Amino acid sequence: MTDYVKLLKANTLKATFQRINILDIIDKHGHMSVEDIYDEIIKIHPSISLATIYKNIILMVEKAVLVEVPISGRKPKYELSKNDHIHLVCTECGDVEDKPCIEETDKVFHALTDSQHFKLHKRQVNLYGICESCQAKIAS
Amino acid sequence: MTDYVKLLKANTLKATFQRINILDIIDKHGHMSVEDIYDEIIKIHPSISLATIYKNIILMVEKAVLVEVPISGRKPKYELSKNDHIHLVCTECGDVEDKPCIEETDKVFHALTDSQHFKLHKRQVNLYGICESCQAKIAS
DNA sequence: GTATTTGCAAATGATTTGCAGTGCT
DNA sequence: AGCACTGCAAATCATTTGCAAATAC
Repeated sequence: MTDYVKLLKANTLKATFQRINILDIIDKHGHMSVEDIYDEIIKIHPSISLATIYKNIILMVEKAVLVEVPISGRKPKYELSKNDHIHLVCTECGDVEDKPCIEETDKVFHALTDSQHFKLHKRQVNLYGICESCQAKIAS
Repeated sequence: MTDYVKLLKANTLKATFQRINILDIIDKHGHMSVEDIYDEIIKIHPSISLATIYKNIILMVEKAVLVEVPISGRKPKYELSKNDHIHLVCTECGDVEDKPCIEETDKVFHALTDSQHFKLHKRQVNLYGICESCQAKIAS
């Protein structure tokens, strides 16, 4: 388990119960919307306010502790900052799965932007399809 | 100029003045948010309602005439359906530029999903950085 | 002529804000 | 102790809905 207290302090954020739990829950589930987070955290901390979750997500995205994953036709989800990867997004259930990039991915992106006068910061790849479990449900 | 009337009718949508103009404006500008579209179209058709724009965008996305482009930290933009390409997104001004995929892009994505039991439908690549014109503004 | 679409105004839903009290360091 | 953070309630903003009148075909 990651040390969320250190992670927060390293980013000049106080290590509150609320923040630690937001991070923990996102980490356990991978990718969550604001409401998903609220629904989970309220089980542990029934008096937490939705506003607190919004405020903290905004802060933690600014500090790059979290990353926003925008998704076609849905509310954005949030994940912990981690190594480059792509997202497999299920258009049926909305679930997002991470997949590591292969070495070639990097080359391709650089090939695409180096020609351009474009200072590349961040890449975001979403591949939309139907996940195994939804395929099974549809078939049945 | 594309024939928007045909495009709409081919998708069982009536060719109204409002729809034709929404398509025309998106085509001219490339990528637009709902509000961007409204601000432009109101110049031509001052009595148009925002609700009409919302209703039509939803319909035209369903019919795949338009594509939603979700963008980190901003409202989504809409573009006309077109050949596969990637988006260069400026984190300063929010502008989106299209860039055609190179042949290798395709190979890489298939390499990434073929292993998976994942039925790939659509891909979405956003590369975030600072566009030439914003770099110039920052430098000065 | 009929079904669809529009524009309005109201309803809903999501996110943000201000502030008094609380908790981290 | 002091500043940052929380929770609440209210405010704001974005999007959706219902319906009567207008329009496309």
